[in-house]
Amino acid sequence: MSDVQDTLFKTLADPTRRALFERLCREGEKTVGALTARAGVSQPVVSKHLGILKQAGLVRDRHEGRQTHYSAQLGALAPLVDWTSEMAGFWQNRFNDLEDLLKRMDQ
Amino acid sequence: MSDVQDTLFKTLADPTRRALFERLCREGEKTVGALTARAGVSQPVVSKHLGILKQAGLVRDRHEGRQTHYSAQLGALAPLVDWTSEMAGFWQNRFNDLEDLLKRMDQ
DNA sequence: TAGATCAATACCTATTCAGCTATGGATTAA
DNA sequence: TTAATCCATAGCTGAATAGGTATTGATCTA
Repeated sequence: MSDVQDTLFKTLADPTRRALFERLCREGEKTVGALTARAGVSQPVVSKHLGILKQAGLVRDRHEGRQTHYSAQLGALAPLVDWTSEMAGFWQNRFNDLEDLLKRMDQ
Repeated sequence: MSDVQDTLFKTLADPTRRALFERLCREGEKTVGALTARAGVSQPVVSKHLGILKQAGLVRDRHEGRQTHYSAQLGALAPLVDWTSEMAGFWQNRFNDLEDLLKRMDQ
């Protein structure tokens, strides 16, 4: 139900948007122009995706004259890591429960 | 560019579908009927989502008489964990590079 | 065998959204 | 000041898809 994870998954589900985020992670801060150059889509599309990434907390922007620099905010991925850990945890618990059951049955 | 991650993100981006997967992680194997009872959507919709989850490798099905049992396949989350680790790795490397730079500047 | 139940498929509809072009606002350069 | 550049916004269109109902196939039960 957590809206945070919903936003993260939805935001990262788009390949173009995920590619932009990946580039910012790999190469660090970039201007919209630099990102557009290799994005394969038009500048307005890049701006729109960056806006969505920003709303999700995955990037931050810094204005410098007429250009805007974007950079990745890796901390925003935490809820995603938490979610996968939680799922793995449930799995593990059920496995432990099964082990306990088998142990009791063994006695 | 990896198509695997694309499939995973897209599959888990839908709240209804993610909720189904979460329930299978929490509560273990369930029939379609049991899942439908609390899914908030119709049975055909549940079946469709389960089909998509299956195609993504996130669940497996087991037929028993006229009912189908679904269970979570947690291993399928691995590429997602890998991806986040990779992003965190790039971040870390850039941080190290910065440290190195500052160190060199300091001399 | 006839009826009932379970799950999947077919088909349709409405909504969402990624992409485009055109444009505006703001800054820099000539 | 005028022209050019950078980015964001507005408006539009087409494609993808989540949801519904109707139906079929398969299995169990009376």
